[in-house]
Amino acid sequence: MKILVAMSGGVDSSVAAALLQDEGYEVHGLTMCSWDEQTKDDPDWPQKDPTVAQARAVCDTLGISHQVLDLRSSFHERVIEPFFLSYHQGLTPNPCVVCNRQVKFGLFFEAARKRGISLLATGHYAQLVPCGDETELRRGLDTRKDQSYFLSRIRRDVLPSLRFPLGSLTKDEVRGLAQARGFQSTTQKESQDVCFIQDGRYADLLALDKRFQSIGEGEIVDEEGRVLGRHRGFFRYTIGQRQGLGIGAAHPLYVLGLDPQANRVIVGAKDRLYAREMVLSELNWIASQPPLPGEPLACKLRYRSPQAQGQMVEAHHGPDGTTRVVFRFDEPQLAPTPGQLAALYRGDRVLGGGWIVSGPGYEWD
RNA sequence: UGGGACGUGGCCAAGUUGGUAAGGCAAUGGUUUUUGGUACCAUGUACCGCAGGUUCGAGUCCUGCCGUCCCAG
Repeated sequence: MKILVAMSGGVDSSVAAALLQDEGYEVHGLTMCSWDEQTKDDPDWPQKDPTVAQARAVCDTLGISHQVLDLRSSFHERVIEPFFLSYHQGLTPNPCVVCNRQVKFGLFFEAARKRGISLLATGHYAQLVPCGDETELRRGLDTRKDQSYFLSRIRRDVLPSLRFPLGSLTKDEVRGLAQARGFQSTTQKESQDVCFIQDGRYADLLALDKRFQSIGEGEIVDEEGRVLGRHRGFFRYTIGQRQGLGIGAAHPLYVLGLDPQANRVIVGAKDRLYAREMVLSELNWIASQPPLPGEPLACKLRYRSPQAQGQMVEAHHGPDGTTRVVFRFDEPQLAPTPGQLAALYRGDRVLGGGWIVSGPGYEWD
């Protein structure tokens, strides 16, 4: 049986490919060449890209085929441009989540189909469990490494065609397998932060865009409007942020909100960051049966933060299959941030994920 | 300029009955990490407003000056 593996050249995808091969699959490697400010205009870049070269080397070692998918323009259109727009509106985007839905489990899946391959695998730490006539997405066994949060917005209909060979392994086990197979990449650094941001701050990338160049300094104010200091552009800050404000005070100050229109950053004490409820939009359900309001659920507000218990108190299901909900936490949570992802779980099972619309202090009545 | 208070590293701020100066915030570096952020760890500069004096020794006592603030007016 044929299966396409998204190869990054790193440890995880390499081991994933090897494991599938052991299982008897006919493995085909595919690596995407994604957008980069420096190389976006080089027509030959896909052949020079060191990431691609590394992936190819792994495939050669395994004796499997390897192809490159030049997704530079579509990656820019589907991931980077929305990323820019989001920051421009004073939101804090999560490009990796968008990429997973749009690219890794969108364009990659189409690429597989075009090649006559119906299965797609990646090196994600998450588990897929057939259950009746649907496939459940569950947390990875290695709770320290579980990446199901990032997958909560992929399309439900692709789940049956996916395989996550690393879902039931720990990172240490994967490292061991990589070493045993002679994948030298163990010495390399793991997947970087946002792949299209070389080694700096995201704000430096934004600052290259003319839409952000017109945004200069602005005021840092408290909740009463008192000016406490100045900042270098609201898009450089996010809710919950403490570092970088440059204001000496009796107690640490955190960003409570952003005002793009006035180019102002609102700050205050940490206790002002807690929210008892939040509003989620465009909720994407992985589960065929969305949970009902009042059902006890777990929620992750960010990749590495413990799950928070709570429940939906109101849900509006739209015709497009997405939902807008009000979610109430059992205990107030720190800094739900507009633009960020909230993933909902029932136990280890991912039910879906939606974008956070409301900020700290939101109270629904 | 009649009465009162204060002036300590970028900011806030401790400093016993005088023995060469806490802490917090900010900043910087690091750890963690497929988003942003958080958290955690580690760092630094003080002629203690200025000038004199008392003392073996003063941020800590005395005098003068400068500056800020408050109350009176």
